[in-house]
Amino acid sequence: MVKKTKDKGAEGRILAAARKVFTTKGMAGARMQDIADEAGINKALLHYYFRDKDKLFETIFMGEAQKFFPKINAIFQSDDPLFEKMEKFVSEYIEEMQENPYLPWFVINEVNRDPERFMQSVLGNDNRPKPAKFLEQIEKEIKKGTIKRISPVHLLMNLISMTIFPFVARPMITRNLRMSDLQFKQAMEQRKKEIPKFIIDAIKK
Amino acid sequence: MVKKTKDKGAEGRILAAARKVFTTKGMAGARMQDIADEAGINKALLHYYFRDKDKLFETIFMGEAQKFFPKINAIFQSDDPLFEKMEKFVSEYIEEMQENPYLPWFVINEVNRDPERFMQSVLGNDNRPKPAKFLEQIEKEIKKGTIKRISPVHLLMNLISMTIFPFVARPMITRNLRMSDLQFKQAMEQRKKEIPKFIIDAIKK
DNA sequence: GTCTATAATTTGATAGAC
DNA sequence: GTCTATCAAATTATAGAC
Repeated sequence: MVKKTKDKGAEGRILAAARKVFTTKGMAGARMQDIADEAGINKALLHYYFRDKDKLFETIFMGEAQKFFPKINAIFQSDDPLFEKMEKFVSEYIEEMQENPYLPWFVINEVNRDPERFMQSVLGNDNRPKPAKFLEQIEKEIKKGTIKRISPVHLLMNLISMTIFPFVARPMITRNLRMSDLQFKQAMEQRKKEIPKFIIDAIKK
Repeated sequence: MVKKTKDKGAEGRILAAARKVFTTKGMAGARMQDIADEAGINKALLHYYFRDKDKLFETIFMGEAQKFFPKINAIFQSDDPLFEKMEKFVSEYIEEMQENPYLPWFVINEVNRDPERFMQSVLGNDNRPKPAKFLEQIEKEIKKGTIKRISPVHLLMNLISMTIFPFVARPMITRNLRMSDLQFKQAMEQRKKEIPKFIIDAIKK
């Protein structure tokens, strides 16, 4: 894709190209030349707009992390009832990943590479997930007797795992289960309802 | 860690060092110099024993993939009852990842990078997971009326996701839930029982 | 702002002594 | 087998013309 999409200016095209390359290959695997080619410009211009590779990466990473975390928080901190909250979490999260399938892989990957920098850049800006309220809500429901006794932390892990993991391991899953891209997409669409149903069946009294 | 652990010969130390570096940084992020330092030898010797970086990587990847996949298969293809099978899967898998926490991240990562090579090197050797029998088993139980109607594929995804995902996203989870390494380890130990219980509650009639 | 040409640095790989 | 020294290739970054 060397064609210049004249819609955007050079800076915009660079950002779009850098996002594509970084999010698919990661920081270590990305090449400045790849980004320049993808944007339809030359390497020098990359350095003109963004000082060096690290600055460019930082810009992209911040943007993607913003998509990944604040969405969780808005749901966790809302005043919705527990089950409604979980439904929203699954549904909105899968929707986001249907549009940006690379998102969880990219963010998790880079966080694994350097958890420290992650804290400063993402957590510092008050975008960190705050699961406390959600965990308390689970405990309340247990005390009210509406759901079975279950460790809130494990329930949270189950919820997040079932929602995100298929997107992280997508190539492995589609290959081993012989699924086409379309079939995968449809399966993920089904999971918006399957996961909440599964959880409700597991914990509701 | 420049110290030469005289236990092994040079080749053994190289393999151990390469394993550590590749599995934590990935192929793209790994440096031959890092591996040499870790092994307490110099770069030239790496090329003496293993022609080039790619050959060395291939050796490591094959070994790790063998740990990751055949284990699943042995369980999937056994004649154990459904619930027993799921319990074994969770338990043995978590046990493996407690010892090699990097394993799922590494394998998934490299498979994502190049799904084609993955097919040849791992799937070719008859080590590919064969979930067919497991999926049929679920359908039989549904027909017998012992478990609720549920899509076998979604049940399988749920099982795998809940088991593996916490290890893939470990740094993110421990940070956001304020867990120490020990607490994480203990939580994973608990999940050997929590996950099967969760699933049984969800699908048993 | 955008380009070409080139420098500087990093990294993988080899030559040759011991 | 193992090392030091060095090369070659890849990759990031800059200089300077337009």
